[in-house]
Amino acid sequence: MRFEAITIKDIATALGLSTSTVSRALRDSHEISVETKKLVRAYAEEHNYRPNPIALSLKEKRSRSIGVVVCEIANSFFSQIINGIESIAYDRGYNVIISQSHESYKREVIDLNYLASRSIDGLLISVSMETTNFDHLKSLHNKGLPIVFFDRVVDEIDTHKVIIDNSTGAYNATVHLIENGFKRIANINISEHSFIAQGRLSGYKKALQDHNVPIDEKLIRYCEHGGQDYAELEREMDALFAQKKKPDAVFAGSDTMTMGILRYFKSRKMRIPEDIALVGFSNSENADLLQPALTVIKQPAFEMGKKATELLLKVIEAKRPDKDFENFVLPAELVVRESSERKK
Amino acid sequence: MRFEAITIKDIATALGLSTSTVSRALRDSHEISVETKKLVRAYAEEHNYRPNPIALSLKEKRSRSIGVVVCEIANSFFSQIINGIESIAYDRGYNVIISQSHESYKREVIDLNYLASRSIDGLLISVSMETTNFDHLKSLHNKGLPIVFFDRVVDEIDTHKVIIDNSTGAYNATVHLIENGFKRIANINISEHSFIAQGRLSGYKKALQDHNVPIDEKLIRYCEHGGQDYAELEREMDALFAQKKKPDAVFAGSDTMTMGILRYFKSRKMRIPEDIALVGFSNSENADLLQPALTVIKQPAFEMGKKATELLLKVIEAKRPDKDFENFVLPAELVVRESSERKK
DNA sequence: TTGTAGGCGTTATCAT
DNA sequence: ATGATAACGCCTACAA
Repeated sequence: MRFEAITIKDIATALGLSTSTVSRALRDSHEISVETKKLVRAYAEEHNYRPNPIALSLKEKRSRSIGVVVCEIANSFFSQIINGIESIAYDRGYNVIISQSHESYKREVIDLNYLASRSIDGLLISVSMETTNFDHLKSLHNKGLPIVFFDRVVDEIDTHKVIIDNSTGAYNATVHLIENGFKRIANINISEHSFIAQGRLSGYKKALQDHNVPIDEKLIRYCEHGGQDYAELEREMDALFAQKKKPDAVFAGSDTMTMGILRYFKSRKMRIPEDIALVGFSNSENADLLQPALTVIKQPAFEMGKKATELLLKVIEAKRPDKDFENFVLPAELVVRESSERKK
Repeated sequence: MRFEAITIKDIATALGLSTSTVSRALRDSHEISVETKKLVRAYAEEHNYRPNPIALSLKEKRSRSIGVVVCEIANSFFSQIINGIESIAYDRGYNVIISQSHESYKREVIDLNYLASRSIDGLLISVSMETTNFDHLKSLHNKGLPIVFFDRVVDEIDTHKVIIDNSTGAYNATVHLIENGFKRIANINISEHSFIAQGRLSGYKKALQDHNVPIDEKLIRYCEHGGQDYAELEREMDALFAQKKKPDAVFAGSDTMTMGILRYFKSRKMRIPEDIALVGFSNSENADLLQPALTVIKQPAFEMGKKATELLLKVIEAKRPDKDFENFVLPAELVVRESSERKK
C-alpha cells in the first residue's frame, strides 16, 4: 500500500521501540518478549501494516513473482493455461506477470528483457511461432533463471518441460477420420520447424501408415504464422484445393487455424462434412455451437498451467540446483461432433 | 536482470569513479564531463547494464506498473481490452499486472490488496458482477491511488470512466429486431444492479416505446452471475419460456449469456431465427462461424483499453491533482447476421 | 567536475 | 530481550 503506507519505522517510533525489535516481533522471533510481540502485533493490525514487497525484493533479490510469456491471451488454450498457472501461484504466494509475444520474435525478446529486469524469480514460457533462435532464453537460463517450458518447448535447453502428447492426439484424430471413411486427409500445420508441428505430423503419418492409407506430401502444408495471418492460411488452402486430387478431410494443427479453415470453407460455400470434413486442435469453449459443431482435439490446458507452475516453483525454491528434469506429457482428448461425421 | 546483474557500484569500481558520478553520467547530467560520460556509457553498454527497477521503485515510491482487474481474461471482450491497455502502457514504459476476479467480490478484494501492496502506480478496473459494496475501492482512491474505471464503472467514485454507450447499443439491436418483424422481444440481462444492465435495459425499453411495442416486464430477466453460471441462465430461460405468451426474440446482455442462450436453444432444438431470434452483446471473433451466424452488438474493446490507459497515465503523471474527470463514451456497433433474419 | 552521505523499507549481524 | 548498524541499488542534496 504505497499511499500513506505505514512502515516498520512508524511502528517503532510510535511504540518507542527499535525497528529491529518491531521487525522481529512481526516475524514472531523467539527472542522477543511475549508482551512486546502482543503490543507490536496489535498496533500493526490496527494500522493495517503490510510489509513493503518492493523493499523485500530489493533485500532478498527475489520478487515472489513469476513471468509468463504466451503468444496471445485471447486464445482459449492459453487463457486456460494462465488460469491454471494462477491457481497454483496465488496459493503459494507468487504474483504472475503476463506478457504476450503476439507470435513475434522481437516482441518476445523485449518481453523477456522486461521480465528479467523486474527480477522475476522464474519464467514460464511457450515460445512464439517466429522464434527459431533461442539465445535470449539460453542466456537467461545460463544466468540461473529458473525456466519451465510448456506446450511450445525448446529442446536445446535443459529444464522441465510440460507438453501435450501431440503425436497421439493427431494419431487419434486421423484414425477417427479414416474410420469414418475419409481417404484423402490433408494436414494443415503450424510452422514446420516447431516441435509441436513435428509431433502432430508424426501422429498423422503413423495413423495413415497403420491403416494403409498412402501418405501424400501434397496434402501436408504449413503456415509459418500458425493461422494468425488469415491471408497466409488462405494461400495455403487455395494451393491445397487447386490440386487435381482434392482432399476430402482436413486435420488442422491449431485453434486459430481450425477457425480460419472453417471460415475458409464457409466463404467458399463448401459443406462440412459433406464436401469436406474438418477436425482440428482447439480449446474453444464454443466449438459445439459452431456450424457445424466441430470435432476437436482438446488439450488439458488448465492442468498444463498447474503442472508447469508446480515444476517451476520446485526449481525456484530448491535449496540446490537439481539436474534431473521432468518432461511431463499430458494427453489430448478427441471430442467427436458433426464436422467429421461418417461419409455416406 | 537479477542474475549476476551489474550495478552502478560495479561500474564505479571498475572505472575508479564514484557511484554518483556513474549515476549522473548514465542520466546524461550536464555536470559530468563528456569524456567521463563516454567512458561510463561505453562500459555500461558493453556490460549490458540495466538499472534495477526494484531499487528505483523503492526510491521513487512508484513502480512504473499499473494494475488491471477484470473478471476473466478468457473473455474476448476483456482480452481485447487488455491488448489495448498493453499497447499504450508498453509505449509509455509501464508494466501491466493483470488480475482476474472471476466475478467474485472476495477475489476482487484480494486482488486489490495484492496490487496495492505491489506499489502499482495506478489501477484500471472493471468491477466484478458480485460487487455491490465499493469500500475497498473508495479506500484506495481516498489514499490517492489513481483509478480509471472501464466498462463496469462505479458511479459513486469520482474519477475518469470509459464506458460503452450501452443504451444506444441496446436501442439499435432492439429496433433492428422490431424492424425485422419481431414483436415479443425478451431481454436477458446481467445483474440488475449493474450500471451496464441499466443502460442496456433503458435502450431496450426506449426502442419498444418509440415503435409502440408494449413493454412486458415478464419478458425482462436478470442473471446475477451474468451467464457464467449456466444453471442460473437455464433457470431464467426456462421461466421465460414457461409463460403463455412466449417471446419470439431474445436480446442478450453479455457475451457469456449470448453463448449460453444459443446453447440453450440448441439443446431444446429450437430453430434460430425461425422459432426464436437472437441478438446479443458479444466480442467473439467467431460469431460469424456459429450456427446460426450471430447478430451481435460489438464493442470497441481495444479502443476502450487504450483510452482508459491514456486517462490513467494522465492522472499518474499529472503534476497536480486534476478534479476534472472525463466520462468517455464509446459507441457499440450492430453487426447483422442470420440469427435475427426477417420474420417471414 | 566529481565525491560523500543519507535514505527509500526491510532484515541479518553484531552488539548491549 | 532489545538496539544499532550495515546492506540491497539507486538517486540527489550538499561538499569539495
